Amino acid sequence: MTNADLKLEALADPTRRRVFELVIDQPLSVGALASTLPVSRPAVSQHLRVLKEVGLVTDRAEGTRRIYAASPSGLAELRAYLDTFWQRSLAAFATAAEEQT
Amino acid sequence: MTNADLKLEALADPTRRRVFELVIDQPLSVGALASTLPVSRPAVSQHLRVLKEVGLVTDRAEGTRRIYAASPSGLAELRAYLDTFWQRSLAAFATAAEEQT
DNA sequence: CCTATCTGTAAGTGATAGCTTACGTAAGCG
DNA sequence: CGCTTACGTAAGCTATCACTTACAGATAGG
Repeated sequence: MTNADLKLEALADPTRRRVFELVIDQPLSVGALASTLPVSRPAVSQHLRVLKEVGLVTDRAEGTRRIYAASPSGLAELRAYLDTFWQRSLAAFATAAEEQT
Repeated sequence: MTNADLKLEALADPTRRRVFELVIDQPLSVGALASTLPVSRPAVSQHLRVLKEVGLVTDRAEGTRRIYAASPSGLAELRAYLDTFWQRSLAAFATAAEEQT
């Protein structure tokens, strides 16, 4: 149960995934995110908390508002995690091909 | 809402992810999977149905039992999906670097 | 200061999802 | 043919989770 597991589970929710996609392209405030989404502002705030806990986003204060941005390193961990699946899949496939002959 | 979304959501559940990991290394029957996991056999069967629906596993009949195997192509789709996130993340980072100067 | 803006948190609610037990079905074996 | 093995499905229960409204805290501005 690595930390990448939590990242994957965090991106499972559709609206939370949309939040993440939005902050990928450009850092945004909570209110700006909420105005684009079909949910209330507290809901967005809760999603951002989850994304921050698993290390997919970072936040900085800017006056009264908080700017959230995607974390490339966090996303890299998830990518690496899925790559282990991919490599194992290829290894099993190669083994099966040998036994076939 | 592509099909890769469903793959990601399918792997969000811990036990379903364990099922998938098991069939990655080697094709297994439902009973063999259930004996290794802390859940009942019907539970495993339901997980396999979801994994099959989203295209992460394939199944073949072998006598009375069904053998499930991971689908490399299905996993490739999920990888490609995450790569779009990754590339967008890099693009945004490059843009921010330019504006910085 | 006083107010307005922006945000996080608490509490409560409705729906979804994973699990179990019970049942029905198809394929091998004596 | 019974009988066993292996599996899928239906029904029901429980817990989790995403959402809402209401409230509290912090910062800028007149």
